[in-house]
Amino acid sequence: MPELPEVETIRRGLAPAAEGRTVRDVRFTPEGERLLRGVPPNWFRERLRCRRIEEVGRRGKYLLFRLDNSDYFIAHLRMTGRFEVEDASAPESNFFRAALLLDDGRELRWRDVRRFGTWDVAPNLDAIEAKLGPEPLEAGWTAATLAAAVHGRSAPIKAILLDQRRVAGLGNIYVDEALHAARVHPLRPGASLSQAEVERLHSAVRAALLGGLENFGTTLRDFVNAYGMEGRNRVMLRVYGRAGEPCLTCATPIARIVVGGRGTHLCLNCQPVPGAAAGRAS
DNA sequence: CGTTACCTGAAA
DNA sequence: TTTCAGGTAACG
Repeated sequence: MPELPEVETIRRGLAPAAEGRTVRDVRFTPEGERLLRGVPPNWFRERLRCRRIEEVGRRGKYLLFRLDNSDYFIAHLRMTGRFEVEDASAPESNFFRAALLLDDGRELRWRDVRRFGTWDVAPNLDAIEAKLGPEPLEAGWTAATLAAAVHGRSAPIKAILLDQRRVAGLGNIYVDEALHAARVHPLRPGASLSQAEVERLHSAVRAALLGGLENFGTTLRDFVNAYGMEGRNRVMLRVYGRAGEPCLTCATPIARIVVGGRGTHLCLNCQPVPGAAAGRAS
């Protein structure tokens, strides 16, 4: 479900409701305990109970709640996770799995149809940092950073962009959109991209993410923000989910292929197939 | 490096 | 009935 713009949209909604609040308790439904991946619910509960939430942050697609003892509560929504602020007296919706009870009578409620999401508590962010590359919207992520990430790689450029260790926060939608905007075929080997293509792709990735943020995320089926509101970036999508519809640039029908096991949307005219690509970095 | 599993519901 | 889903980890 959520990629960087969606997770950041949720973070922006959660922060004002959560920062400065103290966690009174944590509760789980029986299925909700699976969030913890084997960690005993009581252990987890004691790590959070009576802790004040100092700051709600984000790294890649992780939500990071810094606590007043400097521990972090770390959540990942995976495919269908939701995090919403609700009054404790509000009825629980379908697929409710767990909640943090706050000291103002509100709750941070977690819903997750497919139950892939994860919750964790850790004394620092070392484990998170170890599996994440740079933040693509920070100034440190430049065309040179991207050039280094593709250097010598035979993997498809789409797989490289989806690899969170190369760059953090991209997912299937924004990668397809960025590759189309940059006119790069998703199956192009990383090392085959020219300098100009790397520069276009770098700009396109940032533009796609910034656009998603401006529109409060992309809702295809599940995504809502911390208050249940859908994002409105879907109408901006130029390839994702548009298979068979005309390319908005050249009217060629948008194609759907599979890359790395993921549905992939592209324009075969705007994004020439690998064999026909010009430019080669050896 | 590519493929599969993890889950469940919605849509085709 | 079958296919598909915005993510990741664990396979071979």
